[in-house]
Amino acid sequence: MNSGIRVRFAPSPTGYLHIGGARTALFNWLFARKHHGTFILRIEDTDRERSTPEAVATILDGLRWLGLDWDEGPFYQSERLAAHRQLAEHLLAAGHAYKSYETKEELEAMRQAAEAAKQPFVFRGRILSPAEEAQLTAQGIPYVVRFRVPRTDGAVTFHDLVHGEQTKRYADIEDFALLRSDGSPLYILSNAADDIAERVTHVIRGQDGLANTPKQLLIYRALGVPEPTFAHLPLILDGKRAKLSKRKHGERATVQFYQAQGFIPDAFLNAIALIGWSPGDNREILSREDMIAAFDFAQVSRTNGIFNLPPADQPLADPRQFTDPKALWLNAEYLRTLPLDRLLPMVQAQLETAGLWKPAFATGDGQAWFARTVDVIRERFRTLVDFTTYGRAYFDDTFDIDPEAARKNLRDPRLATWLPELADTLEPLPDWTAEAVEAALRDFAAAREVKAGLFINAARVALTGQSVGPSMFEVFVLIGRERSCARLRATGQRLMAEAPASRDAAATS
RNA sequence: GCCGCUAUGGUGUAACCGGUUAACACGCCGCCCUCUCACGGCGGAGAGUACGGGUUCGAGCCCCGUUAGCGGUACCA
Repeated sequence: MNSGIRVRFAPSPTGYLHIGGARTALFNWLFARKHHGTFILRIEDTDRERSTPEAVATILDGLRWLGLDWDEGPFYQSERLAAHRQLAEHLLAAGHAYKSYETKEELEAMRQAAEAAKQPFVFRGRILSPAEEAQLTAQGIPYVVRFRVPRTDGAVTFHDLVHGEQTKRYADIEDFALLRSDGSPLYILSNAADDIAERVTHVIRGQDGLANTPKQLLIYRALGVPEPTFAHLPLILDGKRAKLSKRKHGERATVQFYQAQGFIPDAFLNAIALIGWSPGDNREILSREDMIAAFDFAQVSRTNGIFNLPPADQPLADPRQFTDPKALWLNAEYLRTLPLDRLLPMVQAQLETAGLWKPAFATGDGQAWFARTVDVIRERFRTLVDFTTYGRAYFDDTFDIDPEAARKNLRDPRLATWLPELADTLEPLPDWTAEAVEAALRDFAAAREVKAGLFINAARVALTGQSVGPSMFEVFVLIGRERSCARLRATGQRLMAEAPASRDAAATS
């Protein structure tokens, strides 16, 4: 049952999908889904220099990753220029527009004069007779087609779903250009024309479009076509309340960055949904279905929202704090709570990208092992990429020992001989279970009159390269008998190889 | 220059469209759990609402001014 509601997301292809754009797409999508409407994708690609196929593909890929499926489109604005010009001709013929022959220099001089007089500059061009127009055109004087704002007292009034009632007097609206002197249409016209062609019922866009809405409504009314309802969304700014941009913030302002960094799409949507909207009941974790059910313009804020990025010009104090803290927390929440059968394919894709995936993880016992391992280690991770970095040791033999971890837990010189001995003790265990390994390790420690913690923490570094992780006896099981013992021996040998140099140095001094 | 919007704990937001304990989450602190680090459980600190006026019995919420931020104002999109 289609409600007749039609909304659209209409990005310009700039080379990346902006976080703010993704948020606008999301609110359009939520509104369409909540009200059983139609979500239209339109690419506003009239800036032909910037609108490369790669730039378009980036937007489409970003929307697909987010799972924001469109029902119609993508439509390309550049394919409709003739229709836009036709609309302008229609407005000309009906007297709602005129040819304006003023030059840019003349306009600039007027603007500066008004500024000097501290007056607003509201351009009103001379409206010529057809004979005058013909004469100037015959002389080859270029002209712009401008909308003829009514000269009467009056105002454009409309109700914005977020900002409420808006009024702008005709006297405060300049005669704005519809067509450039080369005949190409301007954004104001193209944007409205496509909304009309697509029979858009609700224009849901960023707040930067609010001030231009009275002009667009004048076009609708001059054409005598149905007007959409407007909802203007708060912008997304950085922690210093400056605009988010790739130029200023780098990749962190782009949706692709979060995909590459191992964000879960639902978590990312949840994070950006809460920028400028709240469900009304203090909930922070919302599934798509939750958001669809709860979405309401009454809870969309007029306040510009903040996506808190670390300063771009300084190295990160903590590499794990690479973006908005709340977004990171949400992604970690999703990692911990997502049903395993949804998480496993995501981890597999990440391991494949990192070159760590092995077919054995997908067959027989390996499948069960893979699921178990992911389930145990996910609790300490914030992104999917963490499985390939902090969790690398579980999936591959090539992993780095964290220098800090080694400094902290491999200091005792006796470990050089004890770790291989521990391997000798564990390797013949009849059963390789957490309980069996624990019992054997504690006996091993007791026999040497040291605390078990010494071996537990050393083994953690030897087996995983990290000083932190799941319970160590579970780790022994996950890494397996063969790999555990090999890594204990390798670490012992490494310590042995390092120790003689230290003693020689001590003897010299 | 002119017009519009915004300003609430360290961070992000909320607060019956004025009612008399300013809420939630993250982060922070303490305890429990604990082989490490997490997760989880229990508890705690922290804003009196940018600044200055006004209206009102009563204002975070209404009005005025200031400061700051954002947006619009182009033959930009």
